[in-house]
Amino acid sequence: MAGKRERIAIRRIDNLAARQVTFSKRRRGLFKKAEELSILCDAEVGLVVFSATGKLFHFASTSMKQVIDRYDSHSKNLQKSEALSQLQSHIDDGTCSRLKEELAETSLKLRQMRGEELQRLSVQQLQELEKTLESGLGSVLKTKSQKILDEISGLERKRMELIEENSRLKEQVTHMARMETQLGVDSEIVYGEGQSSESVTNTSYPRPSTDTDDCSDTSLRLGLPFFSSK
Amino acid sequence: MAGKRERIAIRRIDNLAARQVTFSKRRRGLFKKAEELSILCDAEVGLVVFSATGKLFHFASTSMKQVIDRYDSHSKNLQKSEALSQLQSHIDDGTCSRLKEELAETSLKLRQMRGEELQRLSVQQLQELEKTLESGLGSVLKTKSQKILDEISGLERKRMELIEENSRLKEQVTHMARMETQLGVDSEIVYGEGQSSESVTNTSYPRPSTDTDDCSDTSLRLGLPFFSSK
DNA sequence: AACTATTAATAATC
DNA sequence: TGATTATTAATAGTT
Repeated sequence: MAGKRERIAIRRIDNLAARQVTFSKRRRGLFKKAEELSILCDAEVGLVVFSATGKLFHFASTSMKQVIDRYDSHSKNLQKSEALSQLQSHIDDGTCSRLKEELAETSLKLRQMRGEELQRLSVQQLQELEKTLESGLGSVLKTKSQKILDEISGLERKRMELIEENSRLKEQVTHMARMETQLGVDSEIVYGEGQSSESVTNTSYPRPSTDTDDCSDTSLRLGLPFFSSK
Repeated sequence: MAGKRERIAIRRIDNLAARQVTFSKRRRGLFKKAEELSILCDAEVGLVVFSATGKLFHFASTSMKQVIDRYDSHSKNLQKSEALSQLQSHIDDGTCSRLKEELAETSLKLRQMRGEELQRLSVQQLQELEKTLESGLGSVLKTKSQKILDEISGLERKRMELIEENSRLKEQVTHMARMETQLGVDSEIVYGEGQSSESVTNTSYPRPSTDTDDCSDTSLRLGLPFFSSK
């Protein structure tokens, strides 16, 4: 049997392996909740976590830069900033050109990631680029798989809910029909028994037409197998 | 009875009051979990939340400044641009704003190519990213292979040239030696017959030490097979 | 805000 | 690592 869980005290976990496992699990949970909060409540959230080994994990509902900027402007240490601005304004002519350089550099890197302008790179640099691309591709596949799985389980859940609701409705309809028969009421209202029954038993392709369709594009791109490597 | 709870969908809560209540509850939960993670797992955690009404909430296991600094220094390639952007956001006179936006956009794309910040992308977008990455990876592999082949054939060509040159030199030496013998010249000059001969026949590992060594790092990274797919 | 019926997270275990 | 499951913790809806 697994999972005879007991509550743990909130203090540093001494065992290294246990600490790392807990870190992975709780980190995932924390990031999930951070994202949920941002979506549910329309909040701007930024979360940065460094593991004990120094590895960085981060999430931002908008962008980390935006969150940090907004935080800075809120936390009112504008004194330093203003001083800095004044300093900067003297060399302001240079800032735009530096920005341009930065943009040029970044977009060159992006183009190279896309497979363009590779000729001037050394074999060594190409090798590094290859590694980066492979790792990026791995992350993308992982994320995509997770999203697809989430969509599937969401649909499955909705399906089950609809089945339950249909059962309830069917019972209700049957009950009401019986009442009428007993009372000898000759109603013009048609309860559509056949239709209802069909809805209940047809569990193959639930179409929750009343829902805002937020899972509309699940069907298209399931061609790739889920990643199996790290 | 209270609390007939049902699972809610993760999308913006429309009802304002409900959204605010949920924000309070979940925010508390999130901050609690952030603190627990930092304590249990010895992690450095920074969390910033802005409510929809603009109110700031924050938590840091050490200090927010420290977390942000560490974050900036960690996101290596972004370090420069983010720091720059941060500085410039204080001066914001609007002149470089278009440029800044562009840089932000470009570097986000770059980060996403590297497998970061994928959570907010749709499955469709992830699929496109995946295609781009695969195509980029293909180009990189192709270019790398070509470069390696070029290096190999370049070396082969140099080797052949050296062999030819050695042959010519050997003939010349032999010829001159014969001339001397015929003329009965008793020269003090030693033509090093043995040494020369050795150079000619040793074709296994040409070492063109006189050449500017532009192929110095060929030997290291031939581990990967050439791609076979498109 | 307080109260619970539920769901979600996760500690222990394999 | 991942999966499983017995528990505890979080929280949605209600009062």
